[in-house]
Amino acid sequence: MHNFSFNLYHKNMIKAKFKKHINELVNLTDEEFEFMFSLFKQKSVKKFHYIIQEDEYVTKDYWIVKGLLKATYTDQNGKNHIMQFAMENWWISDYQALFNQTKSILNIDCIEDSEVLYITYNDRIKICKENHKIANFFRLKVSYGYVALQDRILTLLTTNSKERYDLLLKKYPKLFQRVPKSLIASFLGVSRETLSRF
Amino acid sequence: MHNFSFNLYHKNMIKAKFKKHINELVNLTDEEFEFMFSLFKQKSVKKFHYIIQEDEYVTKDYWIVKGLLKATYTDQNGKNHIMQFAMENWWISDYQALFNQTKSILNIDCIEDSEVLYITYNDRIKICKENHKIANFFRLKVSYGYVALQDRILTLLTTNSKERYDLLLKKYPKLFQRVPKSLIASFLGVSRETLSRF
DNA sequence: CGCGCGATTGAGTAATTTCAAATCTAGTGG
DNA sequence: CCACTAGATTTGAAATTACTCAATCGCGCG
Repeated sequence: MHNFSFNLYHKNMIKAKFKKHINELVNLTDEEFEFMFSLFKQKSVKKFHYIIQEDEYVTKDYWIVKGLLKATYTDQNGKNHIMQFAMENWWISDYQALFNQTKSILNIDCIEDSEVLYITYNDRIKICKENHKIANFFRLKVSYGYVALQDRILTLLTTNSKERYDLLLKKYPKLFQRVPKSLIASFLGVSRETLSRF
Repeated sequence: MHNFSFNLYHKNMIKAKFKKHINELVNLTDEEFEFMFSLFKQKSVKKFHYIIQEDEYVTKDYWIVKGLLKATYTDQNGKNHIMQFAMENWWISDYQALFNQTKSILNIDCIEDSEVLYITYNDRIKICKENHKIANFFRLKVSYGYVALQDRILTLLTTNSKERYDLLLKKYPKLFQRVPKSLIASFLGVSRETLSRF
């Protein structure tokens, strides 16, 4: 009983946090939000565990309540490259696989013990059809994602690795406290030895 | 009169081409297509002329009937980097600026004399609201754009410039006949001298 | 013919990688 | 509390890759 009420309390915290996140972009009524939230499920994922694995179909989009995850791509030589980090309030999935209903080329796993909410792609399509504001929310999210990727390409084209390091440090200082340097290197496209000389 | 009928003929060619393009992703009825097409305007743009300039608001999304354009970013040192090439059947704009209603950080100009169709962002929003299939068309386009950007990031992270050169040559052999090598270099993030040694 | 532009070549330099070894650090068991 | 270990980080030195600057080449066009 005690445990139950703790869980309920915890769940309400998450719900409030998620509501705040949604309302930053669109204004849902309480009913609309309840409907949206009802399609999300909650999951705890331990450090080192995967939520998406290469070569499997991707059916879910994840929102991070707490924790830190990474999406990585493994090249022909077996070397890992980080496509994305994701922490609190960020969304993560293999959108290439999710949008096209193909198999994932990425692995997504936890750098820290994490808690996530997730929605299936079918449910996401369903609520977008039913509610114009929610559709708008996801449309904006994809747009921002697009812009972030464009920005990263321009950074890769215009800067050397030291400059990229400084830019990232400036933009996400907290990340450097939470992730090993070797992962930062693999996000920036530099060897860890080079990065350690900065 | 002769001229008029030529233009009409030409316009119908374009319309048919555009219809084919749309129908590759969604099936619109004739009426729906007519409605969509009616919101597009046609424009001829000469080589070296700009359709989008840095620091100006972006209001239109362009579809290329014929020709070849490039979207470039100018860095602090005045060096140009190519964000995107776009040829027949491709869409181009500064989506960062368009989606966020901010000023453009890119310049988009013609590498060849070109013909484009364009729609204003407001009209695009309008038809997406009114027609679910058209909204779906643009949703898919953004998704594909997102995936293309992710793919480019992974290429930049995983390959050296020679490998990038070979990949691009394999993927878009025609581009190499239409574009000076120096622009290929600036797309790949390599100096033109290095590229010329491949 | 000669101009102009893009492409190539050469040589020196700078940035980055690679491989190997050394150092640091946090967690574990005695 | 200390020693030990595994993993992460740093450092060193050689090799590679790519850049820069300068000179040359090649070609189309007036």
